[in-house]
Amino acid sequence: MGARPSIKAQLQRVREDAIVGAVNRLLATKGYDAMTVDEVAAEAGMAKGSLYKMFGSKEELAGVAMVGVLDRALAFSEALRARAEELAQAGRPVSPIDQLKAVTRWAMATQLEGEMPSLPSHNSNLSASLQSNDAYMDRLMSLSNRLSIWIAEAQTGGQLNATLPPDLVLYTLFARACDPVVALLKDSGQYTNEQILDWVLSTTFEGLAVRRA
Amino acid sequence: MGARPSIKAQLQRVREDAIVGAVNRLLATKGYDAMTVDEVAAEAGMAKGSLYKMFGSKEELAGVAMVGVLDRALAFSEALRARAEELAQAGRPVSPIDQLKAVTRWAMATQLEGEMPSLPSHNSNLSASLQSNDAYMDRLMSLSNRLSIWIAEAQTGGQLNATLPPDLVLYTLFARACDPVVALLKDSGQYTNEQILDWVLSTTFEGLAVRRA
DNA sequence: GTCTATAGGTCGATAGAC
DNA sequence: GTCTATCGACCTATAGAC
Repeated sequence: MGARPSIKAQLQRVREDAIVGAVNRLLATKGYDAMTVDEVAAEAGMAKGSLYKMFGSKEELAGVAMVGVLDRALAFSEALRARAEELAQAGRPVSPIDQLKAVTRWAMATQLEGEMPSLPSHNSNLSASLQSNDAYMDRLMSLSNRLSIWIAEAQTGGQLNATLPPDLVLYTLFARACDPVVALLKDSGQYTNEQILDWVLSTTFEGLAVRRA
Repeated sequence: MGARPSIKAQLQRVREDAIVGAVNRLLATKGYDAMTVDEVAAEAGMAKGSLYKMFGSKEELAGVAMVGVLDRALAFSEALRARAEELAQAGRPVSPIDQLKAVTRWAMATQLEGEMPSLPSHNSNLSASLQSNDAYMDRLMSLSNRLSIWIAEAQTGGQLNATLPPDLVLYTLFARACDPVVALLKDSGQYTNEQILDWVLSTTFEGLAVRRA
C-alpha cells in the first residue's frame, strides 16, 4: 500500500469530483429543490446509475457539496491564521477584524463566481438531513469556532460592537456569504465584481462596528 | 349594483382569503418549491378542485400571495407618508431615514410572525413567472419608487452614505426584509422579538450610514 | 377522483480490461 | 472467459392540473 493510490482509485476520485462540482454549480444556480439528479449526472458526464453507485441519495449529494465548500472555507481560514501568526512573530500583528473581512470577502467572491451552493433558507427536509450529517456538522462547528475566536477578539479590541451578541455577528457573516444583494448587483450588470465586494463588505462591517458616539 | 356585494361574492372572497393566507404561511415556512398545492388546499380547508376553480396554477398562487404582501407594504408606506405630511404641516418634519427604518422594521416583524412569504432567492422558473405577472410587477415598481424617494432624500440629507448607489440601498432593504439572520436569532430562542428587530435594524442602517471620518 | 408528467431511485444488459 | 464497472431503460410515488 504505497502512497500512490491505484489508477482505479484515481479515476474514482476524478468522477467524484466531477459530480461534486456539478452539484455545487447547480445548487448555486437553481437551489436544491429545483436541481434534479438527472441534471447532476448529465453535467458530470455520466449515467444516473453510476452516480448512485457513489452517492446514495440526492440529500447526500447536497451534503457532500456543502462539506466541500465548508472545507474550502476552513482551509482559507487556516491559511489566514497561519499567515497572521508569521506576521505577528515578525512584529506585525494582524487585526482579527481583517481576518473576518478576508473570509467574508472570499465567501462573497465565491458566490459571484457561481460556486457558492445555496440551500433553502432554514426550512424543508434538507435542513434535517444536513443536521444529521456528521461530516457537515463537524465542518460547520469547526468554522464557527474559528470565526468566533476572531469575533471575540474583535469585540474585545473594539473593532466590533461589543454590545451585540457574538451569535448575531456569526449569523450575519454566514448570511452575508449568501447575500442576495451580491447577486442582484451582479445581475444589474452595472458594477464590477470589485465594486460589489467592496460595497457589500463595507456596509456589512460598518453595521457591525462600534457605534458612533 | 349596490355597494353591498352579493352573499355569493362574499363567500367567494372569504375562501380566496383563506387560500391566500395559507399560501402566505406555507411560503414563509417551507418556500415555494417545497409547498404543495395539496397542502394549500388542506390548510385552506377545501378540496383541491375548488382551489383550481379560483386559481389556475401554483405559480399564480405564489403571485397572488406576493401581491398581497406588497400591497400591505404599500399601504404601510402610504400611511407613513400621509402621517409625515401631517406632521410636516404642524412644523415637525419627519426624517426620510426614519420612514425607511419603519418600513424595514415592519417587514422584519412580518417575517418574525411567519407571514413573510419567501421565494427562491433569484433562480428557478418562479422568477420568470413573477416577472411576467403584471399585478406583481406593478406593486413592486410602486414600492421601489416610494422607497427610492426616501433613499434619495436620505442620501441628500446626509443620513445615508451618498457614495453608495441608490440601487444597492434599495436591494439591501428588500434583502433584509427576508434576512435569514432574523429567523436564526428567533430560532435560537434566546432573544425577544424586540431585541432582534432592534439589532438587525441597527446593523443594517449603521452599515448604510455615512462613514465615520 | 383521475390523469399525466416528472423525478428519485433500481437493476439487468453490455462492453471492455485483464 | 470472467469480472467489474458503466449505462440507460425501467419502476414507482408524488404532485400539478382538471
